[in-house]
Amino acid sequence: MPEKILVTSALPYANGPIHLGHLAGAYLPADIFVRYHRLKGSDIIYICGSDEHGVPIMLKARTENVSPQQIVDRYHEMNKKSFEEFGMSFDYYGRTSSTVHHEVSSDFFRTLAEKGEFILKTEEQLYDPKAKIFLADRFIKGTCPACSNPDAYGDQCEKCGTSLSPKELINPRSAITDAEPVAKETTHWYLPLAKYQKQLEKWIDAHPEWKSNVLGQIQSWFKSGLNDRAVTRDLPWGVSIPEDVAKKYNVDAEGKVLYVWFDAPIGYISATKEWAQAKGNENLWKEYWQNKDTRLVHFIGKDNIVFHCIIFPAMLMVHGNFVLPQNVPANEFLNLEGNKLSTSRNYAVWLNDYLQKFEVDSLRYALACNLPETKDADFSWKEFQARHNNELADILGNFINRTLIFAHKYFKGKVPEAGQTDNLDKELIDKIIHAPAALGKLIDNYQNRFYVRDLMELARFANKYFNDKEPWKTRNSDPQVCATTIHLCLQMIRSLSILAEPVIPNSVRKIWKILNISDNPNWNEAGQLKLQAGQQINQPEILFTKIEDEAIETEIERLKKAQTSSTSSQTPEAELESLITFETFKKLDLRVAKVIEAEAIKKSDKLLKLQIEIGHIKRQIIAGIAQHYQPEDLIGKKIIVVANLQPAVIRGNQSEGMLLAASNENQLTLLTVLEDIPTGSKIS
RNA sequence: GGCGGCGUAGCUCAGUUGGUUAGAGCAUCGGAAUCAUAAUCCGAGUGUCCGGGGUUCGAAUCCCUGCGCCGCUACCA
Repeated sequence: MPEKILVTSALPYANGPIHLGHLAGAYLPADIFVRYHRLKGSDIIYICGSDEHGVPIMLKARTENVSPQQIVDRYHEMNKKSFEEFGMSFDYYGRTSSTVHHEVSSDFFRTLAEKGEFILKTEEQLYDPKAKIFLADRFIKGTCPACSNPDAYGDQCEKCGTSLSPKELINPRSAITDAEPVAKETTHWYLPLAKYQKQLEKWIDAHPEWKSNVLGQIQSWFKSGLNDRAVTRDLPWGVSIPEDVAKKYNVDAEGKVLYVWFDAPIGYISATKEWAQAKGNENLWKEYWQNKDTRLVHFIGKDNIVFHCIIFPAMLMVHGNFVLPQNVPANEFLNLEGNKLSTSRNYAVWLNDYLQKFEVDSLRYALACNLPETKDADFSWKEFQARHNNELADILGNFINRTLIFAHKYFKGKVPEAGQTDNLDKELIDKIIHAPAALGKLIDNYQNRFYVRDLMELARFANKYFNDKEPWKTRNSDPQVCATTIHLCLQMIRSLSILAEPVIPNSVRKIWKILNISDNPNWNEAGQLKLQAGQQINQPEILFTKIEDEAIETEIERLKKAQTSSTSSQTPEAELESLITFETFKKLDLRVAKVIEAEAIKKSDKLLKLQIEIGHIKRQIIAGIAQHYQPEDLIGKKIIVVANLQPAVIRGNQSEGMLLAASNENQLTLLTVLEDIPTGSKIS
């Protein structure tokens, strides 16, 4: 019996569409792996689905004035469809709002509770008396103590990036009702992870073959020691805490749900269960999840490592009835044209948008060539175009085309009979024989870039073979040699088409139709010469038409615009402050000053300590500009300061004044004077 | 600040346990060929392997340190 393989890709969060970063991280690598194993005849299933709970979805629902269910319905359908078009071969694509998932995850919680694995903690949390719910950090709004943004969230100020706790906010208010939150006691279940650290370490130690970026992250967490983690939240959207469990703990379950990180990975299990139901075999899921020998593989992005390598495995261990992952080949991040992706700034290539403009296989191939397998990688449209034109079209496509055209022109569209083989023929045959094992090993080791590289190398060799054999000459001089050449080229096309299925499944099916071969081939048989002489071949079609510069330029322009317009359109506040009198303005003593010394303040990422000169006066000021200016670059610079600001002590440093700078979300630039003027000069 | 990953050709990236002259693709230049989507094939040049120390007969590779990028995490009026 073949080993059972259970593959999952991270459940995409259903509050937005899928972009290239997602595909490169968790989806394409998994799909290549799965398609390969299906061709091998492995007993494999591939499970995914939408992650539909949590605060961001609630917030989005609120800003659009619709229900959370409407939000997740929208993105679940959108992403499911995009994935299908992209050729993601999930056996099942579930969703965590399903009833099965609610049952499975609350059962999971119940089992852990009955085993006494949770601890309870009662703490004060902020509560919205008007909406009668507890408020997650993100649901508290207030004035940011750092930058005075009146709409900072309780976990972070989105304007200045400062991370906050709700208590730090000035004039806190509920994001839902604007009511002033009150502190109220609430009880939550915690998973004491420290208890399982030893067990987890032992398990991880048994997997030295995991990727180094993954192991590094895990070790980092182990080193600092695992903490108790709350598994429940006060939130009206999610999987409710089972009342029977709450009762045993003497806690009111009302308004409490499983924390999204707890229920989301269980989604893998519940989706598998739904898959089994759909297959008409209720218990089939157990053969994977509850079989000690199942090879469970989670494909994720690097942001998810801690959940899939520590927290979820801990949950599975504690539960006791499930297999642990055999590998978690997390990928790093994909950048775009040299910049970080940003969904909020719309700096991304959205899958649904791509699908309307280009071929699926082009993207699959281009991404596969440059997956962030060992470090962050960069996607550029120019490279995408080059991969498509130079490799898919010119090397692979053209080899197929020249062979098929030749066969039609001179062999009546039939596979010619092979005669005696010479050394070069033998070399080609040898490559065909050895390719499946070699390429398969790479996929099995999660080295997809090597796989596609070597695959294209094979097509390169095929072209060289064609060139060196010169069938257009032997056609007259030695027809038998010519027949052998074309015979072997056709065999090569067949092998290539099978070996390329994991990465370019659509194009490959076109080839199978042209060759009149089975659409259910076997990976290992790609190493055999199975085309029969005399077999009729259909008319070829161009598999990959070139992508013109214009199409690419449009996309590049779009991104450039997204990048610049987002900085200018989003940040400058439309609403200006209320009017002041000239007298008020005159109270500000603005001066030109010169930076004499500048140094970073230790243990701070943002602050610089500056010694400045205002005329003959020397002052020290603290400025939160370290992320935008190097201290040494400031020395000698003329800046503008508020000279009569009340002094303050910031992290133990006296600050006597404040420099002026213009800033928005991601930019900051110092104010200065256009022409040189002595320091101390007044600004009015 | 702590921890982890990374830094190699103009660009995108390989370099397995230290071992000849550090590689591939693209781009550039030259040539061959004309079956084919002006496609293919052959040849050529290019490097402070981020900087600085150290271990070693020998370092891109191991150790220390500095710098830079990315992520997690902490601190932060």
